[in-house]
Amino acid sequence: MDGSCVEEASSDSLRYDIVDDGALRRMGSGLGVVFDPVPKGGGGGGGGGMEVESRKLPSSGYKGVVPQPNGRWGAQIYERHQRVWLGTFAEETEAARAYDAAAQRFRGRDAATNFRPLAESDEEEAAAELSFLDAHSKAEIVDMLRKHTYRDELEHCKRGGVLGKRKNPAGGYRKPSPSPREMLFEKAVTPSDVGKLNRLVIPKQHAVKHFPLSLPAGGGTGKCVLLHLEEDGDGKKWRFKYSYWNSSQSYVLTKGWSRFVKEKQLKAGDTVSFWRSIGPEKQLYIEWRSSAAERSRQSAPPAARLFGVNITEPPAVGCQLLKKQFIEVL
DNA sequence: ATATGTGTTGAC
DNA sequence: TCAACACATATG
Repeated sequence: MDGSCVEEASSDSLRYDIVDDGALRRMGSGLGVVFDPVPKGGGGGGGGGMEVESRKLPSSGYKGVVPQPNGRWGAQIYERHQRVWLGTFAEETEAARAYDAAAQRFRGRDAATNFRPLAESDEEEAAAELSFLDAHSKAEIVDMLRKHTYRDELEHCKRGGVLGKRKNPAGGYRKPSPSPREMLFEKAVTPSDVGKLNRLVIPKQHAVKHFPLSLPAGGGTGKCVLLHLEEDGDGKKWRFKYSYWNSSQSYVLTKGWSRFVKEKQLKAGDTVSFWRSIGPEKQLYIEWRSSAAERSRQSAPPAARLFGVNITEPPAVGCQLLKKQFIEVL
C-alpha cells in the first residue's frame, strides 16, 4: 500500500489515513476517510472458513476509484451523465493516478485530482505531461489508461521530443519547446460553427472565464473586441471579432472566423483549441485538429464507440487523434 | 472460474 | 456527479 496506512480504530470500523503524496489534499477537511464498517461475513463471522471475501467491498478514499470483487481497483470518471471506464489496477493508488490523468484531460488542469494538480507546478515534468494530455484525444488517453501504457507513452513522448506519436503531415517533428502555453479550452465545432453562419459560438462557461467581454473601461460598450491569436508558436496571425449576441445570448467569434474555417477546411466535429502563453505576455494562440478525416485509412477501431459509449467528443462523430497542430504549411 | 466492465440505483 | 452493488460478459 504505498498510498495509505491502516490503523485499527475499533472493532467495527476502520479509519484509513492516507498520508503521503498529497492524497486527499482535496478531500474534506484534510481528515482521513472513514470507511463503512466491514461486517465481515456477518457478526458471527466465523463458522469455519471465513474467506477472503466479505460481501462488503472496501470503498476507496480516492476519487474515481472503485473496488473490484477480486480485490483489485477500478478507475472511472463521469462525463455527460455517463461513466467512462478507465480500467482496473492492482494498486489503489494506480487507479487513483489513472483517474487523475483522465480528469485533467477531460476537465482541464483545474480538475479536482487525488494527487497532483499538475498545473501550478512549473516543473518540466508537469509541463510535459500537460502538453502530452492536450496533444491526445480523450479516447487515446482512456485507451492508454486501460492498457496501462499511459506511463510509457508519456515517457516515450518526452524522450523523443515528439509531441505526438506520429510525425505531422509536413514530416517534421515538433520543435523543442516554443513558448510555454496553457490551453484555455477547446471545442469540437458544431455544424453551424463551420456552416454559413460565419461564426463560432464560444461556450459561455469558457467565454466568461477566458475572454471577458464588456467592461473594457477605456472605451466603450465593450460588446465587441478584436482578438489577436497566433497559430502555433511561429504560425500565422489571426484576428477575430469577438462579441456577444443578445439575440441568442451567446458569445461568438464572427469576422475572421469563416476565413479560418475555409483555410483549415474545418469540418463539424473537428476541434479548435485556444491557448495563452504563460507569463506576462498573454499572447493568445489557436490550434485545431481534425476528427474524422483519416479514420478510414487509420484502420482504427470502429471509432464511433471505442468503449461502451462515452469518449467521442460531444458532437456526433467520434473525434479522434491526428496531431494536425504544428503544421508547417502556409 | 475469474476478471473486467456495465446496468442500475440512490445519495449528494 | 459519483460510488455502491449486482451481475452480465469477456478472458485465459
